[in-house]
Amino acid sequence: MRLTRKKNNDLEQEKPGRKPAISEQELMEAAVRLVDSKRSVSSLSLREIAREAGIAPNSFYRHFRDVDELAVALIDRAGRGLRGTIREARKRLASDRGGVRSSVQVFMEALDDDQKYLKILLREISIGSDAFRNAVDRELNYFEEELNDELLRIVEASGQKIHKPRLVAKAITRLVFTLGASAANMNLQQRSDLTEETVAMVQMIIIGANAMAKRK
Amino acid sequence: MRLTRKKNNDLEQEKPGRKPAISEQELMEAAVRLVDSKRSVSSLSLREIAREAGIAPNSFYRHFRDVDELAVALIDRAGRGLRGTIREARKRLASDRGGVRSSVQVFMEALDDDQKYLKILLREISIGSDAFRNAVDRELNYFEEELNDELLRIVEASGQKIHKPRLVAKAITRLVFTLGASAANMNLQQRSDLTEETVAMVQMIIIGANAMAKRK
DNA sequence: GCTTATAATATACAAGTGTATATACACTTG
DNA sequence: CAAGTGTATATACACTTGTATATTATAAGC
Repeated sequence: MRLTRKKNNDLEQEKPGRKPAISEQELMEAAVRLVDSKRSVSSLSLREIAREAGIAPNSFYRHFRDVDELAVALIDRAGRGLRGTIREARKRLASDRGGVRSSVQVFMEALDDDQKYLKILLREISIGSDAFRNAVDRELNYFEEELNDELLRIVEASGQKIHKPRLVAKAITRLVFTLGASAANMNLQQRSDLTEETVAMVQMIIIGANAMAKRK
Repeated sequence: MRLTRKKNNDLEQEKPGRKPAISEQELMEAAVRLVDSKRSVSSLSLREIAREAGIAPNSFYRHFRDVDELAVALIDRAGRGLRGTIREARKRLASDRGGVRSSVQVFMEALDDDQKYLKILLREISIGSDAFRNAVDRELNYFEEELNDELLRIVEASGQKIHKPRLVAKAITRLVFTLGASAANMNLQQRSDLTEETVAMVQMIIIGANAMAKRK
């Protein structure tokens, strides 16, 4: 198999054989289209997804070993989107005033964009195959670590102290993800209320960790 | 249908017709036996459950309309067990020292007893039918309210103040349930570590809410 | 234009599903 | 004991599922 660089500067394959009628991308999108409030990714059947994508059932195998593998790909995709969100949230967190609110808002808004991917990640945290749960865990840990870094940075810069920053990061992460998941089927007003609640909760944790550091 | 009091003092029904070969209880237990780390209640088929319970598939209908209805019954059952746990946790929370740790411990220990019911509740918070999610929500709210009452009681008794106790209760509830869910597949050591982490997080929230109350 | 590699499809099958219908069973009541 | 009634089962049907096998379609290389 030879690789050549085409005029559009994309790396394309020059190999014999019929071209794929569909990409993994499109197959994943077909699966996403089938997911709603009552159906989880792991409950989709291979044939359903193939039908939605407009291909023969067996063609599915050309792209993924089974539905679980597709589900993991979906989570990875969600993770990539999430990283952009995290980067933005970090920036805002570092800003002097209202950093927490602004960061939480970025996260909640990402639920609307990102084509359902993030919603799926949040919703299926606890179910699915081992591979699936591991994929979700990876993203959670990534989030947690980024938050931890940022907390350390802020603390150092401001000369303040903080008690067990690692735990603070974990508590905030779990809380924000859990509340985010419950926001999936909310209207605008409810979601905005939830955002305010989340902000207050995060502040409690941070202030608490601060007070505990001073205390001892 | 007439009701008579039998010699054993149990209220029994005296009605014509064959006696049920199995109770709803037993059917639920059969379903629980089939649930493990890779299989959720909602993924069980009616026939599987009937097979495990040793009855004909159609007999299932005499007890539940469908698997979803059985799942809701399971959650209600888990809720009943949970209430005992909450009562015990409240007692410990009210005790003068180490109340938080002791309460969290009660909760985590309940995960072992209670015949998987609580685990099932925790694990399937986000999935299943609407009826199922509503059932889980009921229990979460109950937990939250109990915690709120207890917080108010403690605050009043100690003369301290607390910022937005309702939010504190919600934050703690979500956090404890989320972390509890992730404890489902842990060994003893890991779970004990997690318990300590949870305790520290809950303390952060409470101390934070305290500090915020003083501040303004 | 022939070969070769790859992808997509068609057909088929065994296994499993929910449930409709009919029948057998066990129990109370008269 | 016969009638009535609630329960359990047996059989059957139409449907879906995952996937094995064989075939066809399309592209690139020589």
